[in-house]
Amino acid sequence: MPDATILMTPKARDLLQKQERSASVVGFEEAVVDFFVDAADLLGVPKSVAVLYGIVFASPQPLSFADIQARGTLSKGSVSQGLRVLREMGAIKEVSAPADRSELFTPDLEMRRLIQRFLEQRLEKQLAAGKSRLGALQRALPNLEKSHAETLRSRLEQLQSWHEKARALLPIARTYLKLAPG
Amino acid sequence: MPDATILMTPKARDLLQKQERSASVVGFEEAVVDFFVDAADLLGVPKSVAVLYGIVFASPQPLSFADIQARGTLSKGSVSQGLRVLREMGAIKEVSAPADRSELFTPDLEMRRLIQRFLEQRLEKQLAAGKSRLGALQRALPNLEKSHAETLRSRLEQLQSWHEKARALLPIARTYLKLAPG
DNA sequence: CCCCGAGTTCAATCTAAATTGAGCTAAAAT
DNA sequence: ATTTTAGCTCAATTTAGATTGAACTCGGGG
Repeated sequence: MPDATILMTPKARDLLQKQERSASVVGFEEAVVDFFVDAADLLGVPKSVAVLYGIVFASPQPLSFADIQARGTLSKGSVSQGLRVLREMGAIKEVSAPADRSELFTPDLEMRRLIQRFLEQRLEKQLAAGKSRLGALQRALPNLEKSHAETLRSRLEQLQSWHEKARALLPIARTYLKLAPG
Repeated sequence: MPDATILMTPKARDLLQKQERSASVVGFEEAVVDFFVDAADLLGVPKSVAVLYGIVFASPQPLSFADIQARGTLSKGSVSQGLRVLREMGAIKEVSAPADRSELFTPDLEMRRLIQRFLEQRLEKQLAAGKSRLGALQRALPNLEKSHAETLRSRLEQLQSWHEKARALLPIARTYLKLAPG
């Protein structure tokens, strides 16, 4: 490795790497990161994960662990955990390294599947929980005095109706996602 | 008011009130509260608000501020703030008090409108923010070197495509909500 | 006019979750 | 075999946000 950077501390190398990226590239990356941070916030995904995904998404080349850490935005721990989460979700994939170097990550652009999996994980679990709660309510109802039972029965029905609507929405969304390009 | 409770401290009255509710009524309420707490958690709504709504929803009669506070689950501050939030959302409404007593609250069962408003507030804001972010990205693109621009352009397009899909989903959901009873 | 209690406000506190980084592990380099 | 380093783990810290409750406001009753 007859390379001047070998004499530098890792920190110095990182800084160099950072400065080498042109202002426009950095600016673009920042904008992408902001976009994903916003979206993550809506979906309840931790910010660090969104930042990480933004960095990978904004890079034309696959990035290594070190590359990402060199951005200086995230701690080693966050990078490690975040990459794991993203891999497990299928949001990024590792492209086999050209030579000896460590694994490189690039976004998995099958976003359709990604989003689908995400929705299903969250909603499906939620709907299952809701269903059992409604069951409990159903069972609690007969024990109430007559005067109360009537109003409450109708409210419970309302809850059930909404629950069903929500459940019906999942397949619709699924179908919808299959249409149109992307 | 030739009523024994008039001689009690407010605290004592509250406790009495609490004990008077039968076990089955309390149990029903708890189950309803749990249901809404679960749902709120998915939607990112504070737990105290969900509890509050659950209490109101589970009561066959409209409840006063004091009634709710008497449940002992929430502090005065939380009740006050929570009721305001729920009123602003249109999740509960005040029924005009029969005589001199303070205002009474009951769930506003026009859930369709409620849910619609909720979705639109969150998603609409999100989509607007996303749109401007995408604009920024679009503008940042031309400044990148040719070698990078191609890949990134296509990724950006992908982002835009998803953004459009999300936007298209809103009206679909709206239409869907109009159908079916509830 | 002053007092009392219902309800509001908001600074202080608590809570849950995210984030960090020191130390560990395992594998590559010498 | 030993050193070096990349990456993982998890206890400790930080942070963001929810919750509390003491001090206040305001309207009605005496």
